[in-house]
Amino acid sequence: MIIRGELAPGTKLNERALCEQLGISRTPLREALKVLSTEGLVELLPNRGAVVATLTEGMVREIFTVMGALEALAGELACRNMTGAQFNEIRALHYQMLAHHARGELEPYFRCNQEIHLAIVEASGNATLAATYRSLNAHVRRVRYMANLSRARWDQALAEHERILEALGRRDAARLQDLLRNHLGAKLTVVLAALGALADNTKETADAAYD
Amino acid sequence: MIIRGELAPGTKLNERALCEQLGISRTPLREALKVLSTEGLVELLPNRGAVVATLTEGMVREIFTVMGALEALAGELACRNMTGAQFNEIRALHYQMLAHHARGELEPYFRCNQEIHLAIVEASGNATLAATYRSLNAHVRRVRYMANLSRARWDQALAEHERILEALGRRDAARLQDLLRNHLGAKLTVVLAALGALADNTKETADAAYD
DNA sequence: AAGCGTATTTTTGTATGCAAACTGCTGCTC
DNA sequence: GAGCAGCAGTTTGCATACAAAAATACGCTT
Repeated sequence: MIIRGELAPGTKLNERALCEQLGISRTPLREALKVLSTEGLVELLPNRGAVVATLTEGMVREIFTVMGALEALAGELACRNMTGAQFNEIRALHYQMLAHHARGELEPYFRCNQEIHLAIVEASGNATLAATYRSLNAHVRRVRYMANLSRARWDQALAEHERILEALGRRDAARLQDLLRNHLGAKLTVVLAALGALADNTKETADAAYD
Repeated sequence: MIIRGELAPGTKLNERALCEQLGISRTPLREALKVLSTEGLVELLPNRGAVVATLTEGMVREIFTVMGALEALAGELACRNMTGAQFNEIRALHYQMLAHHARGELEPYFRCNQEIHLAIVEASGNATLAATYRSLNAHVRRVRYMANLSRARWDQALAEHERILEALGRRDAARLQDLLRNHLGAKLTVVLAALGALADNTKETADAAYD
């Protein structure tokens, strides 16, 4: 619910209310909240309950910086360890993504895009790396999805993916690292813009509440 | 208890027994186990309880690979963002470590060593990076401590730290990354040796049990 | 005697209940 | 009129109790 944006950042989570909504009792809910807090999706204030973690611009920058290093490493390892089947699957996902782009289907495109990045990370053959990447990704997925990118940026992102796939196919680790880093950097710009717009929006609604 | 080695890998964790030992009830214990499982220190088998996660050689290699990338990134960022006070603290820790080495105090040396690496990572100014590093470190800390290094390796490790401190002082990011990577690689070798010895030991005791 | 099915026991998963802590409100004091 | 103390209501934290699942032990069959 947090990732899907149904729970706005900063929302205070009432245990009893959530229990009713989910149809479970407080014990498993509390266990889940503890887990979410270690994953950074909620903040647990002692004796004061849980709130949905807020994503500041600084934190998004931090997370992308770490994810950049992890993707670069994954790219390098994937060039060494990737099986033919894994590469084929990545290529298949790529073409599927192209189809979604051609049809202008934004949400399926995002999902495909995510799967490609995850597939590259998994192709590294390093499960720890994949798990770490996935955990960080969970933090920013919610802003990623709301990134309403322009047509120009969308086309550019696809061009980047084209080059990424090519470097991956040639097992060109150095180039792949470069491409992945630049791609993620561009993504950061888009996400930060979306985050800024979101902040303005909530500010507006907050302002409106005072009218 | 897991990190301190009091609970051997593979040990099945009986909830009721642990509750008595810790003087708490099952609810908070279970919440803790859930958290530990997301951190990878215990494995949670549905309807079959928790076991202390085992550390195979492959997993240690994986973790060190990721930690290497994170330390390299941290070094680069630290060169850019580190404050004078932070560098002074790292230098102070370094000299303290030298003292422990001179006196042959192994355990305080390890602690100091850990603190230096953590301090470098924190000096990056990236809290996400620090948290991620810390989480991975928790996995291997237990084998790190049991690494009974030789005098020769110990001396060499100190020489490496000397060069790391120097590069950090000169804010030489490229060199620092190299040094950190090599340092961690050497550490991996030592840790794997310790892990192998441990595996042999447990195998021995297991064999002995059959006599 | 070995293997399988069933019954018992143990263990996990969830729900509920109670005590401590916090929130916010009323009323009192200055 | 402002500010603080105390109290009611709510919410969290923990302990316990019960139900479902797994492990174990036993007896039965072959």
